[in-house]
Amino acid sequence: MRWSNLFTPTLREAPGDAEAASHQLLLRGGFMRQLHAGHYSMLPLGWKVHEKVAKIVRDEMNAIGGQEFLLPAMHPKALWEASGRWDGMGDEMFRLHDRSGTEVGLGMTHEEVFASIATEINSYKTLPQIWYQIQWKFRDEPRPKAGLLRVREFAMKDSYSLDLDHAGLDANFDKHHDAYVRIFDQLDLAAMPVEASSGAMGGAGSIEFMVPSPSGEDDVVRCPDCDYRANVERATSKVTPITDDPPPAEPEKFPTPGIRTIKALEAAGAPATSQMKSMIMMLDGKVTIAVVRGDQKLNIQKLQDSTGAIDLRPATPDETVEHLGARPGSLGAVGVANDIAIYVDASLRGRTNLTTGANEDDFHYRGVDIERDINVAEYIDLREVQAGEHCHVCGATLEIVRCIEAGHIFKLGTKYAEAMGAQVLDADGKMQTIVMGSYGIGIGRNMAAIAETHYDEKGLVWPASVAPFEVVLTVMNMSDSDTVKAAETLYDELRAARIDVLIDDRDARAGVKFADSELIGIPYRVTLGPRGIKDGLVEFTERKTMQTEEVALGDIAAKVIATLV
RNA sequence: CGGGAAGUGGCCUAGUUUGGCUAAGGCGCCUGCUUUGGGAGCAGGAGAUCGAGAGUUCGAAUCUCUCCUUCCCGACCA
Repeated sequence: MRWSNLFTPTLREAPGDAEAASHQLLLRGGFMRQLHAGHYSMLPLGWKVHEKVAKIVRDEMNAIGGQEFLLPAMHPKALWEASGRWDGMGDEMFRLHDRSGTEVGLGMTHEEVFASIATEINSYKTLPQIWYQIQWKFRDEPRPKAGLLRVREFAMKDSYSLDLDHAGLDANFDKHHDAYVRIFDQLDLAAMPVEASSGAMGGAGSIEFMVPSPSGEDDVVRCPDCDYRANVERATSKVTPITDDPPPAEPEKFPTPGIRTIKALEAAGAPATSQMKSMIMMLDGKVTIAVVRGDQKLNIQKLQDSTGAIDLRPATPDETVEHLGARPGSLGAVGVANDIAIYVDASLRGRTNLTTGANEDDFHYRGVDIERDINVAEYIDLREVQAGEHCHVCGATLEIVRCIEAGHIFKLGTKYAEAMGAQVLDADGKMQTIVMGSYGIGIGRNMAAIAETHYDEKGLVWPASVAPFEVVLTVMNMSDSDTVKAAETLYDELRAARIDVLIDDRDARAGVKFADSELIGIPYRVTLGPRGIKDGLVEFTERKTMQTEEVALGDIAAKVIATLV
């Protein structure tokens, strides 16, 4: 490619509404432009990187036996009703009507479509299968974010495994796990596999691949000593047992005028570890109380996962008053009517002598014995792990790392196959429902994750595997015919060797050419100028280290090829 | 959807508090000359209904109202 013919509008300054590093640099380098919130146009340079990422993913999917498909983005309503997700996906699904008034949805993922195709498999002999595509997903995200990190329209590699049984699923899951490790290795992303919540996908188990980055949106609990890693939506930690003093015969109500917070109550003599924090939640329209220890935080995803609720939100102050008779700050679960489910964090099991709100403004109870005084529906893991707690595996002090979710693999089980009627006859002639797995990598998000972790004060520093070009030939003076001739010869040689080479043949000053090539992050640069050409020398610079060495003009082609191939 | 911030040529900003002449500067862009190893210099030039609409006023980028859009923090996800 000739830079004189390349459309890559670079900017000296980042547009004001870009904050994340990847967002700023991808805009400044002319890789992309925003059309509106959550929708980006890929410019030639951005598309090149995108497609290089996609190729790495595609090659690894093919390597584990994946077969590539291309499915429609627009789906009939009936298909999603069959799986129960037409309603389950809520506002996140884009929906529209065709001219006859028929409702359709834009695909957020393709379990339903692939499962419906899988109905054409009739024999166990056809299994296992791995099917995949790299295709556009649409999600009406409530809040698109940080450029390409979270958008409403994006290319995803989604693959699906089809097996006769769970052992087969496990094997395909592991294959994907290994393929993902190889993909992230080639993308030069330090992605760590972590235990994850399955969320709206359903299913038995899932692992997320998480790239540490301050621009991420997920918190991962990481043990520094063993290999325990889990999303906070799922992570657990060791709880230091607390022995309570024996409780009084019954809870004692006492006045707490003006006390509305755990902290204030602590100042009034009740340690946070002996308080119950009661949160009133609406689960699919039903009032529910979730209780954690005073010093702990409720993780809503955990509540959702363990109750199976679809629509889950904190109750409004009005709802709280209506159902419990008091406002937030004086709420508790003691003596609450039977029709309100009370879920209590497992770490509170067996505790006695606790303090909690009395459901009467300005009053609390103390001396509460959970088993005795509260009608607990279920003890479940509800609390969010905090940094400094201890690993439940090895006891080391846990840390919390902010991460970008680069990939997610799920063991789906039979949910979608069952909904679509994807069944096969097994070796015994019995009908079996196909067992599925589903595996996703967002291409654009990975591109952003690479940018987010590969830059310096001069600009981007792409790994050669995904760089828009592998090497740039920077011609210092376009009016010096010897220099131009040497550059053109080298350009032809490198192209013949299938190197992705860019020649900067613009009639611009050296400083501009250097700055641009550094901004767009081409991993290697050959600098050709009259000064060196005179002595038969050129310069070879590595973007990452900015180290330069002089190389004889006659050797440079071989040097570049050896470095890149 | 709740909370916060902001919309002025392609990009970054000033001007808005206290309404007042042709909306200013830098970068980028075009033409010419000059220059050619780190975003050059000189001269000339193009480019803006100041997010949109309504209102107040002799007069609105500036004040009022409504709406739209974007960004950031929370509830969702690759």
